[in-house]
Amino acid sequence: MEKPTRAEQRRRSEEGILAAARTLFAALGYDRTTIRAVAKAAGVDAGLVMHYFGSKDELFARASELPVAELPVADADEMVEALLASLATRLDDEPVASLAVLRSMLTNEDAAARYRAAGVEQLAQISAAIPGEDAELRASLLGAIVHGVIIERYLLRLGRLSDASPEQVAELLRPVFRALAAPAEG
Amino acid sequence: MEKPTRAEQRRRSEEGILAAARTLFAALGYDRTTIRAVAKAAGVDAGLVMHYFGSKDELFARASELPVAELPVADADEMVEALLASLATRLDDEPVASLAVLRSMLTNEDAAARYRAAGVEQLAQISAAIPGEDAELRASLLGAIVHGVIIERYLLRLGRLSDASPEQVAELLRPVFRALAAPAEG
DNA sequence: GGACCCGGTCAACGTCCGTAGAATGAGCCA
DNA sequence: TGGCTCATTCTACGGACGTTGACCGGGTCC
Repeated sequence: MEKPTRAEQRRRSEEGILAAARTLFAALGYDRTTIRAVAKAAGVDAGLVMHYFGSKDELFARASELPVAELPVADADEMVEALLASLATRLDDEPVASLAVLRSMLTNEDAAARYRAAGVEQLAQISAAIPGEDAELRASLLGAIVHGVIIERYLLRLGRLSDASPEQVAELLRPVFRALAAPAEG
Repeated sequence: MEKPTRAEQRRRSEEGILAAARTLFAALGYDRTTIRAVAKAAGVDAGLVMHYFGSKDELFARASELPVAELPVADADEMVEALLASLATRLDDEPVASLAVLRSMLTNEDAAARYRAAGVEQLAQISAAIPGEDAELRASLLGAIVHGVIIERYLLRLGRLSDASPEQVAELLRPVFRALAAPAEG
């Protein structure tokens, strides 16, 4: 048993708290997740969470930081493929971080605002890659579909989407995305 | 000023409470909506809400009863049109009831269960109308898209979807829905 | 080795919640 | 009119929450 240095110990505690927070925020959403529950799950005292993160809001902010996936800005076809690949990844890859934000933003205005900031950027990338004057609206629809699929699969769990393979879903969505990425006829 | 009969007064109070509850549940979700706030919005005492509805859960159940939209079971094309019409209606028609459920079901397990019960029925209608062996999965995707669009428009409010006309959205989604309602090639 | 720093705990606060139950007072029926 | 019913209010309880500040004890540095 080597004893960890103090700084190391602190890092471990912070990490543990963040991991517990992510899990709970994803499972319960912002409101139902309590600092006390996070602390218990991380095996520390609730006061420590406050000590490190200052407030519940701050903790949520830190726990739900997610890297903005960079979509290669290219032509419509490549963008569709990139979007499908990104969706497939999010569908089987550990979706905890996405879920924490998605679930919370629907009831917490701060979460919504933070997500919106990241979302508009990605939306701009998408709409830049597709032609047509209503490109922005069609990009929004693409985003809405991605969100809808994730929400349906993990949060609502209504139909077969919950146990379909990501590849199968991507396969079915390819013509859909292509239809939206193509300019309107006429 | 004629004075209302006692039964009439009661009916008005219940109605007012339910209306206030619907509005607040839609705006805030289940957790952030308090019985006290509902009572204040309805201009009555919190105790009265309990007296009439028994519990917050019961109140939510009553406030979020929504009629199951009957989709005419027909061929794929008609189903697509019915789905588009239903979506357009939900997009500009008062979306309060839908939002109360959608927003709450993501954090409240009871709401989720109740919605699921209604949802599987509708999903079955959809998948019955479209051919192919993966009809159920494609029906799920159709449902996911509908939810995604509503959530994006009213809850996330990310992109252009918030101010697009329901007709325009329906127009853009028609080829999408058709692509999903058609059987997979091969 | 002694002073300091800091990770961590503990107990407490003020608030707000869902809920219960007693009290009030006006409408209804004999 | 008198008694009953019932819509409505008031007050209070117990619990959970976010947050605070005092406190403890072992690393860390001179």
